[in-house]
Amino acid sequence: MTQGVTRQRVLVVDDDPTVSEVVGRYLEHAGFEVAVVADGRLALDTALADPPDLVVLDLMLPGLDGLEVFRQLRAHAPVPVVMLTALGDESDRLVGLELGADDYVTKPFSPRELVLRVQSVLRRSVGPLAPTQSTILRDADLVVDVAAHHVTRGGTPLALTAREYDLLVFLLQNPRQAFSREQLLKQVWGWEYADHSTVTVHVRRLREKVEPDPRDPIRVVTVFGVGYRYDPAPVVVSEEHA
Amino acid sequence: MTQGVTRQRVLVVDDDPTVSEVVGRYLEHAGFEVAVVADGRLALDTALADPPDLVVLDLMLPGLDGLEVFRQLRAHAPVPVVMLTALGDESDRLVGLELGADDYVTKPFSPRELVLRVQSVLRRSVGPLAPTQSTILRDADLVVDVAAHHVTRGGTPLALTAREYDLLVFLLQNPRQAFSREQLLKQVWGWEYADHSTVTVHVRRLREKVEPDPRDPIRVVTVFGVGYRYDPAPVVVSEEHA
DNA sequence: GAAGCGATGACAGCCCGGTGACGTCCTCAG
DNA sequence: CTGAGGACGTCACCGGGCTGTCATCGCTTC
Repeated sequence: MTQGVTRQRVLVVDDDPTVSEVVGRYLEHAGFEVAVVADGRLALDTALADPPDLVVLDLMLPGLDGLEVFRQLRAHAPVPVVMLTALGDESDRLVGLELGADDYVTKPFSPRELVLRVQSVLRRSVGPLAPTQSTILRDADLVVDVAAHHVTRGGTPLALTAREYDLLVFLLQNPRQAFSREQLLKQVWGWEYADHSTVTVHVRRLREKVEPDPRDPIRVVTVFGVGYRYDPAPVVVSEEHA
Repeated sequence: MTQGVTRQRVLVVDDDPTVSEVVGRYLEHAGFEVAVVADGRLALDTALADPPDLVVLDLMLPGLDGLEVFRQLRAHAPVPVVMLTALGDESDRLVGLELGADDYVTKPFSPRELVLRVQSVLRRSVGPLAPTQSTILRDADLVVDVAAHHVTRGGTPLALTAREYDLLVFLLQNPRQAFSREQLLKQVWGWEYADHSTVTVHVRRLREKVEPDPRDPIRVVTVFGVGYRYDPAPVVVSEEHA
């Protein structure tokens, strides 16, 4: 299906020709480039010489033990592994998972299921560090992960209370705009009329955690006679350091 | 029970009135709109005339064979199917999975388990959060084998109850995201409205088994004023030992 | 320099989450 | 069929931190 880009390569390690033939056919049909080896030693050589994108590994191998193959494989390359185990062989399976196998299939298995597992593992390993990036607000060293409700400054977590967090997020989402206390009460607190000092105090507490120097705020700035405004750090043009 | 969104609809196909009545009751209690038919032909007509969100299909049917019903169903609409199979009937099960069934439950089964499977399949297929349906979830020394319903921590098995397990799996599938108690009740319990303390207590019990120090949780973290969040262990950037 | 506005420190009420315990339902063994 | 054990949901209670308010002080602005 996805031509143009090089197809993903799968190494199948199994000594039973019947199994490897069927599995290979299914995987190829699913668009993978498949190599098959029947021996543990050979599997290691092949995989280390030119690491595939994923290894399907039978744990019951002649000669070199499947678990040992797995161990050495992982010691040299972080290649995803799907194990094939006998139905009753719980111990091997557990050891494999503990060692970091990504999935397993018990024999007898349906080839289709194996393909699904392989695809699932590959899909997963592509971007574990790429969650939803749209939920991140950022200003200089200040990072707000909206989905996680988590704030860090210079990498270290900030313990903001719920209100402080709401206030910060609102201001970050509307930078460079001055808001009156009434507006903030309305937008952040959802109140129609209330004591203005509430806002004042919360701004102070927020500053204590967010400002480099709370006595001289540069982010949450006071607009005298009006209210408050968030000033993002100026974008540094990297060339001009003369 | 009057929510803005229409409830999800499940069609139960089983010729045994005892089974369908119990199953129907449980599903309704879980917030589904349930229709029951006892006959394969009728099931097809009903499902094709007005496709439900999911079909619970007994493979042992009088008249039209369950597998045949499944085949024709899938030929016309991509509706998720959970199969009911006899315990020993491995061949049917395999064929069903081969054809693309989403899950199966073997008789005799607990209605509760069936409901969980149904919710799981629906969550997987249409859920706002599309969890990667991997069978292995992992965070540091914590390994969850979803297929086997088996959890280990540092290699030793953990005795989690069903709810604890569901909760853990959901959180693991959606790490770094804060969920309110309402959301968790909806996603994990399948309830629309219920006592929030239910979540609180289950979180506590889960922590006792999953946290290194339950008094100071580092995995299932409380987000004050919001809810809970799963924090995976920080990814250790392995040094490229070239 | 005066007036007004914002910053500060302190405090009391209260909301929220944690805890222990209990009753019910389900499951399973005998 | 029955009794024991466990899982689950609910509740009352507690402790702590969050929150809103106020009086006072300091600073901005004209």
